[in-house]
Amino acid sequence: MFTAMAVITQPVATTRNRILDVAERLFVKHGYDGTSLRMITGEAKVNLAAVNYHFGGKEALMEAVLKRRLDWLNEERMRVLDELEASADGRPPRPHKIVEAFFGTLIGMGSNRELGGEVFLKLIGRSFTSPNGFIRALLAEEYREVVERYKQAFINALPEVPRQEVAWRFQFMLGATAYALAGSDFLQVSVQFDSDELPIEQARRLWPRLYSFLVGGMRAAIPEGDLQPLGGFGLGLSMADLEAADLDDADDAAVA
Amino acid sequence: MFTAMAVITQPVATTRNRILDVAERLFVKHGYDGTSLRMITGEAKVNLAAVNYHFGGKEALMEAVLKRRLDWLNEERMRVLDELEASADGRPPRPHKIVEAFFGTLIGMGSNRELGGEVFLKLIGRSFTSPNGFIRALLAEEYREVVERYKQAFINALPEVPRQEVAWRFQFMLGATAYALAGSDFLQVSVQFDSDELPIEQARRLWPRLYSFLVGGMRAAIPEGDLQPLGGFGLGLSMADLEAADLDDADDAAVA
DNA sequence: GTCTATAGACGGATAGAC
DNA sequence: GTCTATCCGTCTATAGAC
Repeated sequence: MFTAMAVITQPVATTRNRILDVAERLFVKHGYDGTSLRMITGEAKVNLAAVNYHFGGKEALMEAVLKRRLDWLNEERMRVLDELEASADGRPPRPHKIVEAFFGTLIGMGSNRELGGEVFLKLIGRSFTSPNGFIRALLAEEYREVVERYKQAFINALPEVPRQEVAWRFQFMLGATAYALAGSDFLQVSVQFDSDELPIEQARRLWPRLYSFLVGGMRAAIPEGDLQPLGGFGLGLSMADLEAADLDDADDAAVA
Repeated sequence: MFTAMAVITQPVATTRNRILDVAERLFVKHGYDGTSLRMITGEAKVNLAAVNYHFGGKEALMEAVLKRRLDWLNEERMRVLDELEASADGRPPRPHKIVEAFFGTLIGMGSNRELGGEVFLKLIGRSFTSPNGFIRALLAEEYREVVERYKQAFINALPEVPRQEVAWRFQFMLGATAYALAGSDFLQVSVQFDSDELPIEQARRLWPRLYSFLVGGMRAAIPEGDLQPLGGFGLGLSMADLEAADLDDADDAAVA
């Protein structure tokens, strides 16, 4: 179905690459601020000064860690959408195929060590909400083109959904995905990845469920404009707000 | 419809409370690791030693910041679900009402200064994926009861959805919500909160859209078991490579 | 490219006066 | 409860030998 696959270059275990690999893992485990260069160089068995020699500093190292994966990911996403649109001769691709192209490409990386595997998935899942401005700025820049293109594809595929709503839903899809990847533990009483389970098995369990949730959300009924959260806006301040909070049913979501 | 509202106590500007307020804001802005006690006590105009006197240390301060809001939130969620179930005399409440009870209660806090407003929403949105184990452990403990109860409510409300799938979807809903609240900037080309806009106006724009997305995802078609991401599991790799896939280190998080 | 050594700033925590 | 002063560890970054 999809023919050409972007070439994956076999990495060499140079000092530079060893630093990148260890940094990626430790940035996930302890966060950017919680990881020192000494932790990285110690575990990678390279000299402390090597980070500054090869990358120029800690921030530049983080940039290199992220770009190594994101350049590949977003080029692949562009390529997959190209193929999807080419194979549909003129008609817009179906929404669930676009979801698959954008998020499936990411999840697929989780099963592949050369592409960062589940370590990278956790890193990207957490980076969007990093308190460090330079990380968010880098992601904004790296994602700008591909998000704009996919957003347009969704708009074409969902003529009945207002443009603005598509953008919101894209954001919600990204959030649901990022959190699933970032791997919060607190729900794991029920949704538990067996820690001895291979990453490929984890992806196999996650992907169909996430996919169906995203497609369901993307196709949901258009929201009413004046729906209020429980207790109203300004919770606890006015009883008048409470009266309006009780709205009724949306219809059932479509299935395909 | 909903009668009693939990009482909101007017906070006094004691040293202790000033520390909590400033710490909440700075932990959001710079993250836990990126915020020093000197930054907090400086801005709160209290002595550096006051944090250790009143809370015992930095970690204990973070715990106090989170508990101040979460105790109220999760008690309110319990109360709202009580009322919802009482008003349905015997039948399970409809799924969208449960979504409203759980997530609407949270969003409502964003419009209320006394409850932390949008600052707390950002804090909680980011805390679930904190690299600091003690923060995730605290959240797991604070959410355990209320998540268990709401999960059961969803299971009762959605007899056609297998129990296990309900847990996954709960996790996805939490993710979509947390990210929307954490306020990643990178999609803001299209989904933009005017920074001069009042928090209450931001909530008014977010909530109906998030609500409809969550309900749509919750009611989606049941996923197929063998769906594969684009490129399959093990994107671009041979089977031999896949079998070599490795496991990551044991997590240092203590989950009760 | 790799290494040692160190500069120079900042971190959390605490002892003890008031 | 509040304050000053300080301990002691860690941080990033760099100078300079090899």
